[in-house]
Amino acid sequence: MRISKRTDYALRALFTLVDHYRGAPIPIRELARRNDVPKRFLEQIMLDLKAQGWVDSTAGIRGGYVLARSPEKITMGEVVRHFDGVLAPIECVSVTGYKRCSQEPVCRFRRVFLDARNYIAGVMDRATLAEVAKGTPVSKREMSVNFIGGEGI
Amino acid sequence: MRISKRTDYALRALFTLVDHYRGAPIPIRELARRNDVPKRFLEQIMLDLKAQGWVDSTAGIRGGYVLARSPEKITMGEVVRHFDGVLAPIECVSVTGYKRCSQEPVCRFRRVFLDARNYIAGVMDRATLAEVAKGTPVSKREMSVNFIGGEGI
DNA sequence: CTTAAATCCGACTGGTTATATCGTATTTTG
DNA sequence: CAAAATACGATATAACCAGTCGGATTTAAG
Repeated sequence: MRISKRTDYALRALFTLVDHYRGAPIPIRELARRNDVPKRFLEQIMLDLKAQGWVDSTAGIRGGYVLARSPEKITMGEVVRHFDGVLAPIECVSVTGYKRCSQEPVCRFRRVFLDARNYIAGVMDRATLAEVAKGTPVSKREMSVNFIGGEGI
Repeated sequence: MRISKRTDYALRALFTLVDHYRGAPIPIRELARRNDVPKRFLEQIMLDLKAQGWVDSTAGIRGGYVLARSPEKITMGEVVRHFDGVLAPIECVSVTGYKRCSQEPVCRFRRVFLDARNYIAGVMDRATLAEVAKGTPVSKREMSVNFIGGEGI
């Protein structure tokens, strides 16, 4: 039920790059510092993002990373799916990670997970880096509002 | 982003018990067979469910497990949260597993995960065993409908 | 042409979690 | 007393996660 640190860190770095889209390359050192991510770990992640074609790099002094595509062309869904494999809470309602379950013909709770999956997929696949970057951070006030009624999560 | 097998197996067993609510106890052997779950593993899980007060057991021959509470009084949210700790996709939007993140004041993608969390929590906490048990399995037809448009998950 | 600073690449580690399995003790009913 | 169930604790093991490290290569500036 949780995304990996890799995904978290990848998103942090990507949004920094969005803010500097078409600017000079930003070195890992800087990406790590600004986003509070271990530098050597981020190194791995950036390499991965590059292999996916989401970022480009230039080596050497004055080098660093830039976004390779327009921020409208990358979604959070793609990023999460790449690092964590699937978005679905359970394999039997996943497309990319579908695995048949012997109980499918009789399982009733599967419907609930399918509902969750569909919502998550919708939200994540509509969330382009461009759109999300335009938004504002969640305020403390908003958080308390959300959590009152306190189902807890 | 995924629930554990424990949760999956626990739910399978619970729904079987719902179907036999107020009937004779059902032994693990039978619960395991019907739900296609490893018996020795299910043993552990049932013990855990008992400790939570969701099921009761009677030992000895003719023994087994029964639901301890009315199926309206147990939600899928409770079960998932118990076994997997949290429902939230990331700690910074979790109540039960909240951990402050240094980027909160500036993070923009947090809002997306908060949205997902709120939906998941809503769905899961409204899903009582009684309600869900009344429903029907997801048909193949429904699945294809859902997956056309094919964001994949 | 040297050097500083960056990316690139692959290996490695240490810890945790997921998914069980096993042996045996205890309880209950016929 | 025997059969069949739960109860309990230990063990296994494989995968995965988060992070570190050493060193090779590339580039720009002086």
